[in-house]
Amino acid sequence: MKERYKLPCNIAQTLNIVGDRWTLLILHDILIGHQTFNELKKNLEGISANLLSDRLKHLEKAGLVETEVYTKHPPRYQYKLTESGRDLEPVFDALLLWGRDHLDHCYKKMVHSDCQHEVELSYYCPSCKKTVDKSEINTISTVTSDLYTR
Amino acid sequence: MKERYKLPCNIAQTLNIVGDRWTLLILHDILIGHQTFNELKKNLEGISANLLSDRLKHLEKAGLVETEVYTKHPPRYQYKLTESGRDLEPVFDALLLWGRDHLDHCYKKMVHSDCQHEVELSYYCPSCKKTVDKSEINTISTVTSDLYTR
DNA sequence: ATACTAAGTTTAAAAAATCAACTTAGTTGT
DNA sequence: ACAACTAAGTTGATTTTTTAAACTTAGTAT
Repeated sequence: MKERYKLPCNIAQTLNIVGDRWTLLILHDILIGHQTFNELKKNLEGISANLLSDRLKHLEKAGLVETEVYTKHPPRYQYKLTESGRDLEPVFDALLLWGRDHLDHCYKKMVHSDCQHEVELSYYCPSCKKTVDKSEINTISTVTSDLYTR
Repeated sequence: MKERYKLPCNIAQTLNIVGDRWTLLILHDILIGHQTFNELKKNLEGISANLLSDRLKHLEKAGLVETEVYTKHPPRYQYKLTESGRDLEPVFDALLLWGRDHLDHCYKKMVHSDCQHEVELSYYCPSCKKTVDKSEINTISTVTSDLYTR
């Protein structure tokens, strides 16, 4: 896959890696435990084999997925997320929670196991060791020379 | 746009609304203040006019974007996010932070304005009024009849 | 009256995704 | 030993999306 978006923007560049059709769903399905090719194909109803194959190769190259032999004879592989793949979890959760709040039909929700109340996403400052409100956060450019960096 | 993914999954259904190419970038660009058609077109380098037009129509139908007249004579409109559009902010932030941690070149970061340290995403239980670790969260199906709901 | 701008639309071409059939290597049942 | 089966893809044709470039329309500025 070539670089689709050329924007100097974390979001655009991240979407160059995980923004293609089916890609996030494949990663999420691996995360929740579907690990072989046919298991993924079966669970991602509607995906075609060649697309799944292409995506897995691309994601392996990009370092988000790795393959592991789980039986020799016959040689069989399973797909697993690398650490950077697993680090997409907040992305999945943010999408899941948006769906919980705004879809006509919600399939899943996330609750605090202690009290069974629904949780939200928030921001945390590891230095101050506390939750901070979005209004206390500055989103700043790391590129000093470029005023238009996003 | 027809429903692309048929999976009973919040993430898939959310991506049916915002997962098309350019869509999240358009929403993000509106969020950060680019509001007219040409402003969006200029800032989303590489997008074609017809695609931007199609996406804006679709997002308006889906209730994430609304238009507002800002001058009559000549009639000029600006695009704004609705509340459900603004609620995508955690999605943008999760993507931004993944990029901060994993892209070769990071353009942006988020810092706590008090201490200038980088913030992270975390989970918050509004009932217990505290941050909860992911390990204390259950992701549960809201569809009692379907064991395979995601 | 002519040029310019905003906000698109139209059409053709290129790229990506879907669909269905085929391949290959190993395994199991008879 | 041979046929049927399974996992994990690959190949090629068709359809859908996206891109690219030119065109439109209404109002403004010179």
